[in-house]
Amino acid sequence: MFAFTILKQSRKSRARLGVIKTPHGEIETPAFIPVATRATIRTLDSREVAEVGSQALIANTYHLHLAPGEKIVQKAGGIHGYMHWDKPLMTDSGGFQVFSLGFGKDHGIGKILKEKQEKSVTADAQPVSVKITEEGVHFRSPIDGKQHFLSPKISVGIQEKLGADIIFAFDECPSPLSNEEYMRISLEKTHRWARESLEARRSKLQAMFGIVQGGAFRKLRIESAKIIGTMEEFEGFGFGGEFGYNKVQTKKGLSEVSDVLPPEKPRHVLGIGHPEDFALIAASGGDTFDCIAPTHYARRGVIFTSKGRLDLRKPRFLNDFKPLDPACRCDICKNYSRSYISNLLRNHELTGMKLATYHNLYFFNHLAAVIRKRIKNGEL
RNA sequence: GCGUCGGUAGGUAAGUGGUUAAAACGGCCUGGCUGUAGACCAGGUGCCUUCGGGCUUCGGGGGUUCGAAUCCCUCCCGGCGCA
Repeated sequence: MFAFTILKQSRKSRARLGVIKTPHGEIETPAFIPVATRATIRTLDSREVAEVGSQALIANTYHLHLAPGEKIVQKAGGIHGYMHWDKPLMTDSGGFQVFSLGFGKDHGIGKILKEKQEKSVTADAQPVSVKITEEGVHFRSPIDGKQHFLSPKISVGIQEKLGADIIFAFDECPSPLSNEEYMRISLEKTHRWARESLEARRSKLQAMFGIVQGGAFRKLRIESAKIIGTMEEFEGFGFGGEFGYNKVQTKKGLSEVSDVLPPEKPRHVLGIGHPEDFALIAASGGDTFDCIAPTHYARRGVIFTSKGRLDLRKPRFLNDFKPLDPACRCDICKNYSRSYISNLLRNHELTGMKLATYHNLYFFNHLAAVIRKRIKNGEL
């Protein structure tokens, strides 16, 4: 069954060292959770994903519903059996796709803005390819135009068939461009959907996390944390949406939510986690967090190292025979040069993407281990 | 040697008498990417510029025409066919 144990609460910050127990093993926290949207870390097989130190993965309800469909995954023994991964798994509810395929696509933005921008999504606005109603969300696939509907009940039903250890309530991830009125209305919906998600649950074998929203509107976010935090059936919580357009605001926003939520339950920060965010997330009370950065960037030739990013597409790396990160102990850094991997990537060789993904994931997982050590040592 | 098809940006090429030559793809360059719209996206890519614009280019040369990358002649180069 599910349990969360706090081994040590930092006296310096909100950081805590912990262990999440699931039917598929334990997660030492704070932990980085790689994103396996379609039940795969692209370019790696499950053995390699474990090799680089991944403790758990997060897959996606929307994508697996579209293909191959939850029934097929269920027949294969759930995501665990289907992808041959025997460690803990989470599934995101599809709430992020409400944004990414909706306003995110329409406005060509991600959920985190770089600069403060004028709020341009007003209360009555609807995205082009997504229709958000009180009951749920109608998606229109940009690929074949097919309609797909997700509601709390449907999302939870799918997630139960997919069989992850931790599932998420269906929410609306609002655009960072939403004005306050939009956000208020969206929040009410997300809160109601949180209750409906709990009601839709037919088994407690899987833990369910409720998602706090509110965007960069401090009062709304704190209010959301209060409401979601008092829904006792949630075994943990997700921090959704954006927290502001810079690191200071993000840290403040995360901390304020942590302070409201019940301290004994785990907190997952959804979709934030560049290397420079790790300490900030932990210090703000985050226990787990996922981010596409290591895998997504790897395929585009961007390598994360202890000294920052390298863009291996740049031709200067063809004459650089050092390892990706001289301080890294992963198999890639032991055996291959920047030049080699750069040349593979520049020529679109799949192996280049694979080696980059392997290293990046190792680097992210290792960085989380360093964070745990720092909490243990009383440094964070 | 004869015949034939071709020669346009660093590549593959579209354009076959009349807007401003250069579509499209690829290459290259520069950016971007945080609960994955993907192995993606955006911009740039003849020269000069005082950022107003100016100049040069369709293998070379000549011609026809008001006007030629486009038609004609000739030379050069390449593919293919026949000797």
